[in-house]
Amino acid sequence: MDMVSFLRRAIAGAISEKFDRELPAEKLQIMPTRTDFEGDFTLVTFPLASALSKAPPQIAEEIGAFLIEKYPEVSAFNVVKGFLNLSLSANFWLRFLEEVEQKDDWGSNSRGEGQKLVIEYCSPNTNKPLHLGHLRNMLLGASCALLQEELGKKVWRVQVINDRGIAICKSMLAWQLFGKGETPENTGIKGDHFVGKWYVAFEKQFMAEYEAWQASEEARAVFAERRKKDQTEKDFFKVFKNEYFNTYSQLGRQAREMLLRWEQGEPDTRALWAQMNGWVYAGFEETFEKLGISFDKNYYESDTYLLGREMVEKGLEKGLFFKAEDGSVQVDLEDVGLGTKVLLRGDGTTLYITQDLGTAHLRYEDFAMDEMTYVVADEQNYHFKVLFELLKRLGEPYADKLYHLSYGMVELPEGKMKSREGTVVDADDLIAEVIAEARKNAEERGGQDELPPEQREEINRKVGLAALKFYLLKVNPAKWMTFNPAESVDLQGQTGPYVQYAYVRIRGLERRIQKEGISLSESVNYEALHPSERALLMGLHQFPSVVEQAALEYDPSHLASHLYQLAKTFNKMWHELPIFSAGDVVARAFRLRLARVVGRTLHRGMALLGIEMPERM
RNA sequence: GGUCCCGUAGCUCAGUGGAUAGAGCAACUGCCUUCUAAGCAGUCGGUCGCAGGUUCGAAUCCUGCCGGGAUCACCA
Repeated sequence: MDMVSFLRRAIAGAISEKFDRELPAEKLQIMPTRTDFEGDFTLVTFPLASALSKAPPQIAEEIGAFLIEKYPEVSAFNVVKGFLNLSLSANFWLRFLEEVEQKDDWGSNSRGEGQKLVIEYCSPNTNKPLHLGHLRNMLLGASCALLQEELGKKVWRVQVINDRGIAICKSMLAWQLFGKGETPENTGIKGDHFVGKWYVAFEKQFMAEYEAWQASEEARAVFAERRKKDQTEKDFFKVFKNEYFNTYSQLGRQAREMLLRWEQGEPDTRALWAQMNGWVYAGFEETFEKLGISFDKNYYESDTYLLGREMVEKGLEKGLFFKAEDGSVQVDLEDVGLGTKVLLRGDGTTLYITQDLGTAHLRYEDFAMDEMTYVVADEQNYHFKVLFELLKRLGEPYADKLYHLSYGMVELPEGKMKSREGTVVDADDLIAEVIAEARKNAEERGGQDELPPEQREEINRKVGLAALKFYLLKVNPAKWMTFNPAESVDLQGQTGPYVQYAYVRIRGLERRIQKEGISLSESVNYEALHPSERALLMGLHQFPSVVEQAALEYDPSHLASHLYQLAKTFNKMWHELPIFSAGDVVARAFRLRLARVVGRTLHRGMALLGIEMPERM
C-alpha cells in the first residue's frame, strides 16, 4: 500500500468536492513531513492558490477538515502557513506493516520487466594490479547491476580487458631478460602483482638506460639542436622521454619488436603473452572473489579489435566514414560538435575506439541486449560520446539505449595517486587493511571470545569489507572523492558497520524470540504509535522509492544514505523504548515485528550495495 | 581557447523548487546492575564561491563572473 498515492487520490477528491475543481492527482505536491513538525505527510498548497483562488492556509484548512471527516485513515492534521501536515492513523500504519511483512521482495518493482541490459565495469590493463580506482569502479558497477535487476531487468555483467599492446610487452620483456625463471608459484607472489613487478622493473631499467644516455655525445647534440628557448636540460629530457623510447632506446626497440612479433602471431611470443596474462587473470580472480564481484563474460581486446576494423570498413563502404589522403579512415562528427576522429590508421591498424566498436557488437551477438551501460571514469566522457554516436550511425539496434555511468576519480588527501611516486593504493592491500582493522577493533572490544576462530574471522571480513564498500558507495558517483585511509577503516558513525550493528541488534532480538517461543500475534490492535516507531515505518515506506531512484539514476549513494538513516532511526528507538522488555505484550509484539521488518530491509538494502551482514559482531 | 564537471560547517559528504540548510568525523559534556555503548543524548561550528535575474518561495532554475578539475592524440 502506497500512502502517498492514497493521499493523492483523497486530496484530489477533496478538491473536486469542496472547490469543484478537477486537478490531476499526480500533480499534487506531497512530501514526508519535516521531523520538527507534527505529521507524516505534507501537502504543499501554495501551487494550488491561483487555481482555487484562495489563500494557501485556508485551502489547507478546508482540505484537512474534509479528509479527517471522510477518511478514518487520516487521524489528525495541522496547518503551518501553506503546509498541510497530515497524520495517518495507527491502524493504517499497522496494515502497512502487515503488507510489508508478507512481501519478501519488498523494494523491487517491475518497471524494467522484459528489458535486457549489458553492464560493463572494471576494465583493467594486464600490466598492473588493481587499485583504489578499480575498487570504486567495481563496487559501483556491481551495485548498479543489482539495482537494475531490482527493476526486473535481465542483466549481464561483463568487463573488457586490455590484454595487448606495448605495456604488457614491457612486462614480458623484463621478465624474459631478468626473470631467471621466477614464477608466481615459486615466489609466492600473487599473479597480477608478479607481472606488475616486471612492468615496474622495465620502467626502472629503462630510466637507468635513459639517464646514462643523457650524458652521451648523441644526447648532447640532440639537446643542443632541439631545446626550446630557456628550456633547462632537465625539462627537455623529461618531455623527450617518449621520443627517446621510440627512436634511441635499446629496451624500447626490443619492446617494440616484441609487439610486432605478437601482432604477427609468432608462437613463442604468443605463448609467453598467454602465460603472463594467465598469471594476471588468476590474480584478478582472487581479488574479485574477495570482493564478491563476478562477471558473466570477459571480453579481451585481442579478440575484438579485428571485428572493430571490419565494422569500420563496412561503415566506409556505406559512406558513413571517409578515407583521408594518408589512407587512414576518419569520421566527421562536426555536426554534433565532436570534431573529426580517426578510426583506422593509414597502415590499417586499429585504435582504442575501433576495438570498442567491435566489443559492443560482439556483445550484441552474444546477448541481443537492448541496453548497454559502461561504468567508466569521467576522464573518458569524450570517448563515450564519440563511441555512442558511431554505434548510432552504424545502426546498432541497442544504440539509442547506451549509457555511460561516468564516475569521478578517487584522490588521496595529498592529491592524485601517481604510480611513479608510489602513491597508488593497491586494492589487495586495502582489503587486507580494512579487515585487519575490524579484527583489531573486535579484539579491543572483546565479546567475540566464545566464538570459534573461523567464525570470528568471517565476521571481521564482513565488517571490514562493509566499511570499505560503504565508504566508497556513499558518495555520489559523479563527484571526485577524497579517499582518507583512516576514515575508510572507521567503524563508527556514517559507515557500513554502523548499519550492520543495527542489524545485529535485531538478529539478537530474533534469537530471543525463537528461544523463548514468543508469539507476535497480539499486536493487531496496537494504537499508541510512538514517534520513533512512526519514523521507522516512514523509513520502510520510502525504501522502494529510494531503491527505484538509485536504480534509475545509477546512484547507489541514495540507497546508502537511506540505509544509514533507517539504522539510525532504529538505534534511536532502541534507546528510547524497551522492545523485548516492554511491559505491554501488545507493544512488545508490535515492536518486535517492526524490528524484524527493519532488519530484513537493512539486509536487503545492503545486499543491493554488495555488502554482507553478520549475525553478530 | 572550445566542451563538460565541480565549488554547502575546520575535514568528508547529504540535500537539485518548499518550512528554521542536515549528517558523520574532529573538539568538548553527559549516559552501560536493564534487549550488544561499533550505541544514544547534547554543546560548538554556515554571507550554500560572488553578483544579478525568474518565482508566492532559490543551496537547488537562468545569465555573467571568480576558483578548481577533466578532455579536445593516427596513446589506451
